[in-house]
Amino acid sequence: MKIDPDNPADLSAQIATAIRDSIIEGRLIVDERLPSEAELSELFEVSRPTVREALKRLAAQSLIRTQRGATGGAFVNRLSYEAAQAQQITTSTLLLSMNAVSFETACEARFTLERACAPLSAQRRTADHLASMRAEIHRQGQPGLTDEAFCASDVTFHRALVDGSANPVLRYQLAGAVEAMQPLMNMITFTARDRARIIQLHERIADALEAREGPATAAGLSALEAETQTLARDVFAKRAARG
Amino acid sequence: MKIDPDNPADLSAQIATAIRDSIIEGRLIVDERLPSEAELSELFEVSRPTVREALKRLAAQSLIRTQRGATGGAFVNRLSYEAAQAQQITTSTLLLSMNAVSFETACEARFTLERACAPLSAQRRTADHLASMRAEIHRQGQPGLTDEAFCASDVTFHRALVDGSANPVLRYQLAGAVEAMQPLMNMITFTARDRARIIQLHERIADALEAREGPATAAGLSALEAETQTLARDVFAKRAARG
DNA sequence: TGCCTTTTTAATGTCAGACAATTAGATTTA
DNA sequence: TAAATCTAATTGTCTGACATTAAAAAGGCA
Repeated sequence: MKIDPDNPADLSAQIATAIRDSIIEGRLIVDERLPSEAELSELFEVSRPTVREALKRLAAQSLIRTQRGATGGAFVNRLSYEAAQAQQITTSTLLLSMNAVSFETACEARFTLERACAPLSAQRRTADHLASMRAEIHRQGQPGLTDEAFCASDVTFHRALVDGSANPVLRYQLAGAVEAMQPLMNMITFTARDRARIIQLHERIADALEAREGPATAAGLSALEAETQTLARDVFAKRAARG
Repeated sequence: MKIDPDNPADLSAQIATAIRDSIIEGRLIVDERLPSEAELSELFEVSRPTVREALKRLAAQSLIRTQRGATGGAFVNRLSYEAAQAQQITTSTLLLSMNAVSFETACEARFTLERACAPLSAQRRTADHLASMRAEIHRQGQPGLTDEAFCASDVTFHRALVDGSANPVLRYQLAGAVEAMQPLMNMITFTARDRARIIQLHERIADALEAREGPATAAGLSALEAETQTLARDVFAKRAARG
């Protein structure tokens, strides 16, 4: 493997980088066992706690997993779609919540990406996808639903739409865009009339998908985007007016 | 903050999760200083090395930064677009390289997402974006260019297209899709004729953007996708035939 | 007083050595 | 042969110490 220049900073970060590079460049392959912590500390000429800090950094990125016991150790992880998606969602959520991204920008990005799925989903969606969407639409119409539950159902609806594209890479990429909007959506209070309009648009989208009409699906999404943007503008304007 | 049940596994992971949740849910805000390692070890009733492992996990996700010195400590990081993008690219690259994702699937996802940018880019692209794209097209035509350099230029071209949409969230989301394809593209050898066809399509896309025609841009991307898929199929078929 | 230098101090970074917990494999025993 | 036990390797955690860093406090001097 690699060595470390002794001069600058953060040995554990350097070691983590060296190992990460080995994984990315294929010198360490999936399920291969790394040397034990004791061996690594000899190899890099640092103490075991330092090596451990480096390994924890890699574990935080799901690059390795560790097992205890006689044949244990650190193993190169196969990055699963689930793990990648979870990371993607966390990163996107934090990015949106900590960077004062305008609702408008985030919303535009989300719907732009979803529209991209429309043709594929119209072509490939199964009956299951459609059933999920219809079920969520029904839930959204039930009285007594909290705003948060309404938003959560909205996310599920849109994830079903994305899943319909039957492309796992696309699905992974869009998970962040769809999920990260939820905290922003939760800042909005939906009147009964607002919900009715949204549900109507959801039905329009589901109908288009049922008919396997990509352009109509995209048009429905555009209408929903316009509706959402108007809603958000009103809410924020009122809030600003009240002080 | 939170506490840990003593039973299960990996104290440092539990502590990292507790702190991460505090950040995500807003109990810790940007630039706020966390308690010192000594204080955290008292708070969670663990030793300092364990606390440190937890902090390194968070640092690996750019959630915190640490400073040495008298007023030093761990501070909640503002997740920048750059940092988020870098993570996104690393994750996407690993996902594609370790999961035997078919070229076809990855390519479809990438072009689907890029087509989504087409209308926005056609509307908002500046002269700078167009100039970057023209410059890359010119570079791609130069003789003696290695396949790797050709692919790198291709990535730059497409990033300029995405940047033209002038939506930082979209840009961040697509960085992974565009960059992560590069290792897969590098597996292809491009004949002079292949390159000529790709350059021609790049010109078609740039022309469409110059004329601010969204649909034409999308059509150009679709043609490029078809070309790329055909190329890859041929290369892999030949490789399979040779054994 | 006001500015420069030195000292103090609080924090992270690193180390060494130890013990606990876990688990696979080897050994022993019924 | 099969079950129970022992052994060894490895990660997880703790204690205590020292090194390094950087800001604030203290001191000295014009």
